[in-house]
Amino acid sequence: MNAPAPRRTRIQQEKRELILEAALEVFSTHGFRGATIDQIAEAAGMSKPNLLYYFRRKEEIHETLIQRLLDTWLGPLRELDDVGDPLTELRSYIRRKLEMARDYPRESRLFANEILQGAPRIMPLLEGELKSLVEEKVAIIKGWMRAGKIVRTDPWHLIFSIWATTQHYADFDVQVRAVLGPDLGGDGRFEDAARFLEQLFLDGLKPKNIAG
Amino acid sequence: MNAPAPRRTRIQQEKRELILEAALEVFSTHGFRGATIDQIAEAAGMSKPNLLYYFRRKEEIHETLIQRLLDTWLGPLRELDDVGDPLTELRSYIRRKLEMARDYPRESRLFANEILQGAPRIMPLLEGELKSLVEEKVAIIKGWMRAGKIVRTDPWHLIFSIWATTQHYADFDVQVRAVLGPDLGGDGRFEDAARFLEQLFLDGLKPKNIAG
DNA sequence: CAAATTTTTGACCGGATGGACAAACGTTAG
DNA sequence: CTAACGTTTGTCCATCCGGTCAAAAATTTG
Repeated sequence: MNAPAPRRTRIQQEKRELILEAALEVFSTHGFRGATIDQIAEAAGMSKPNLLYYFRRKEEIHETLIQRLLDTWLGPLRELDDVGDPLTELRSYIRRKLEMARDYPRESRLFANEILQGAPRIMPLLEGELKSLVEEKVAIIKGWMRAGKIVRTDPWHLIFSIWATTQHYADFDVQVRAVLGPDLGGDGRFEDAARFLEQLFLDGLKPKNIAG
Repeated sequence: MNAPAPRRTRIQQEKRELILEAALEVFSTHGFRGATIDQIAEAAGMSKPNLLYYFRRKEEIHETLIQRLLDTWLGPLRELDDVGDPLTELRSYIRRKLEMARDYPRESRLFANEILQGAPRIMPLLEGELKSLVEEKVAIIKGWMRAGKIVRTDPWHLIFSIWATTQHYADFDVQVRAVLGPDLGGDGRFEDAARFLEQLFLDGLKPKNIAG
């Protein structure tokens, strides 16, 4: 079904990476429509026709970025499994998500942009791969609840709230920094957030028959 | 400093409302750059030059929308005060925010779009009005913590997480619905979310020396 | 080195888009 | 009724933007 594995020269590899890096920067701040090929080309240090030699259409760049993004994006959730202690599993999931918001904010914003506009390009993926992945994890979480290892609550909305709170620090970064001001909004803000989220979720999820 | 109060005919009032309503729809789904005057004009049932008779520039429409939005948007936070019971106050704040996500998702997305793109048009407001409003409320929350009425935690990130979790249901609505599927993702999803968030925040915030 | 291949560029095209403008049309007040 | 004012529209323009193309420049291959 896929295109035959395209043979690529060294230059093609490098230039394509350069373009994708530049495009990530531009798309994530201006959205798909807001970004222009010229902008991306300039950010990548090449001319527009040159860029179009490596990617024939603007959409092709965007598609490639989105596909890559989703692979890494769902990594942390995939790793959530039921072998370890539930609270430890959830803690490290929250950590990893927050680290991704810190280390890959552009990817997060690219994704947010896509969803905000109705997910026109990735709807099938949301309804397919993502949905079934979440269902799988929901089953695990439900198991923990049945076993009394975490408090009973809605597993779907638990996952949503973890997504929301962690991605907030990437997507709404300017707002977070503006509100916190120069000192609180410095590099330490992610550690503060990590501490807070851990307290919020883990204390909230601890089974009530066990003293805090 | 402001423009002298513009006198407006009845028709101007009505048509301007019509345009703003249409523009909210278009801007919130396509972003500022992605939206075209033609689209807005068509959605408002008038010709492009006609629309430009009421708003001279595309930016003027957007600005007006953003200004209106912010007034109502910060309403719930403004109402948070320290006269009532802390947990009740927080509960109703979360409720109100979630209701706004449900009833005004386009406004939420418009705001999200703006922030995602670096808040170019509202940066001063974030650093001014919003920042000081949050500081005021943080002081209230800190008072509650000192009085032992809620558990000690980071008040700034508490506010951020309430924003994040509630707005998520507006901004990421397509994703939420796609993941939940037709039955869980139906009209009941906001009630499920409300129940979950209440449990998450209020149980998590309850002082620990009082049995759950 | 020379031929073959890949990469880069300048010039160009067509359509979309924000906006201007004057003329036509409608409304209202005297 | 008519003059003044408010509203609507068709037409037009300049710019931007995605994308093409042929030819020049650079690189690889034999």
